[in-house]
Amino acid sequence: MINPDAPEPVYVQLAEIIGGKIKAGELAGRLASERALAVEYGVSYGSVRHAMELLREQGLVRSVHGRGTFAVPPVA
Amino acid sequence: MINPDAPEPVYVQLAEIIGGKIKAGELAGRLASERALAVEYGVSYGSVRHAMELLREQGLVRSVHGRGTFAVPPVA
DNA sequence: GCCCATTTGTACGTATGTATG
DNA sequence: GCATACATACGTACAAATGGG
Repeated sequence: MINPDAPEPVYVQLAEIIGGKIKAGELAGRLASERALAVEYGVSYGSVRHAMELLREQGLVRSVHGRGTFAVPPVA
Repeated sequence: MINPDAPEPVYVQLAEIIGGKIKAGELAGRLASERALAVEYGVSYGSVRHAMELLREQGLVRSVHGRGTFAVPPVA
């Protein structure tokens, strides 16, 4: 899924994939841990962190220290 | 200047120091390179990158690929 | 109250890519 | 072509918060 050679940075691609799933309702509740996502998508922990930062800015996820990262349910 | 043991993260401290200098007019034009700043303040390249990201969000600096990072002059 | 596992947060260093001059 | 500088990506280590036993 992730293409390191694409013009779009890895962290942007990852944010789009995960963000798309959340918007499509395919992903809800708690996400896999950041390190687990790194393994799952074959990218580094730092890239996952960067992607999550984008998703937080977009209001699609909320991270809680010590608990995890959660998909924000749609308003309605 | 930077205290790694302070409750405030290193990258926040650095952003405050540099941002404060810009606001005070002590810093203008092109900043030292990110790697030079890392050496100057005794922090890692990543921490400088993170601090710069905060300053860009605050509109205090503007980075140009291949040229450098510049203090944004006050509006008036 | 205390340990322990899990998870996010911070910090570090390095390598490679890309744009500018 | 080369040097400089920002951008991306990787991996690692430790700190801090949470929750369960």
